[in-house]
Amino acid sequence: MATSQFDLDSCIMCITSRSSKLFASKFNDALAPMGINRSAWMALYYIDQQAKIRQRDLADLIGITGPSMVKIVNQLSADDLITVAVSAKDRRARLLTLTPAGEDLLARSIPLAEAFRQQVTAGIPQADLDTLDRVMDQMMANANTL
Amino acid sequence: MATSQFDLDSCIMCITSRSSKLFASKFNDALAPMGINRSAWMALYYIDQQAKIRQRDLADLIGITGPSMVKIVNQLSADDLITVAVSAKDRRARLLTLTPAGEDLLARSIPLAEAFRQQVTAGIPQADLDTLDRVMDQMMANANTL
DNA sequence: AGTCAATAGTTAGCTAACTATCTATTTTTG
DNA sequence: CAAAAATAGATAGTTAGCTAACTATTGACT
Repeated sequence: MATSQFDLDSCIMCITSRSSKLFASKFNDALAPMGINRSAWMALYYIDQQAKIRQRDLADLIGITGPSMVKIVNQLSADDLITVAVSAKDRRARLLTLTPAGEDLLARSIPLAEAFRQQVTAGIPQADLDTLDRVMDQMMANANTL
Repeated sequence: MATSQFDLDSCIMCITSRSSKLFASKFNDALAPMGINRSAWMALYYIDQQAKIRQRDLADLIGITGPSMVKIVNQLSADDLITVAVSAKDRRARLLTLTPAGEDLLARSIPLAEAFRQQVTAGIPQADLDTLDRVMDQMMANANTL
């Protein structure tokens, strides 16, 4: 029949679904030599940006739920890449900090992430990248009102 | 330390990861009244566009793997929304077609999908949406060379 | 001070995708 | 034409995320 007026191929939901799957997969591949995966790497990155970050705040930064964060924190801790300390001010909270091994791993992997970013955005004018950022922000804000 | 020069927040990998999660979730919510989820709906959409589509080609259109497609096809068939027929020309292949019930469900849900699209893109100039499409295509092409 | 609501993190179990591997069939090639 | 390679789909098991429900702790309001 093909009766519909709706164009699914150009729907933002499909575009982001495919691209995020692709980018996540390729970024994982890029990090593979470091023996770490994408979400663990993002955690290291944000803990480096803000030492003694709360587990909850880290989950918010990465954009995953609390329970999803638990597994990642446990693994990073088991691998001695981070330390986990109970906050003195709020004993519910766990404060995360990089170990020297974590700092080292992150430092060695930053060039891989930067190379990934450059390769993916190759040949695209900065103005277009800015437009993309702005439009995505607007669409996410719109979606959040639904 | 915060030593890195790399800005993860503005990395396309993170932006698409968060947005695709959000859009998929909201689109699922939008379809919930129809008793169908996002991937099943996408399958119905493409089968409507092309009757007697092969299962393999449908998976490629949706952007999922063969095994992921199997479950969706089985469920749609069990729900009598599609028929599955062995191809006469290639007995390995399964040809998918909408049943009247499938056509009906799709027709009733198209307005929901169109409303979703309009709400998410509200207030965004068409030129910016075009730029986004073009830039995403280019970045995906770039990523595929990695 | 005592109760009630909110917050941080955990656990258990679910979902929707994935990879690896299998069978059946078709196509290619020596 | 027979053997080998490729393709379509199915099955089994894995993964990374999720929600719901729980404990421990804190803050707010009588």
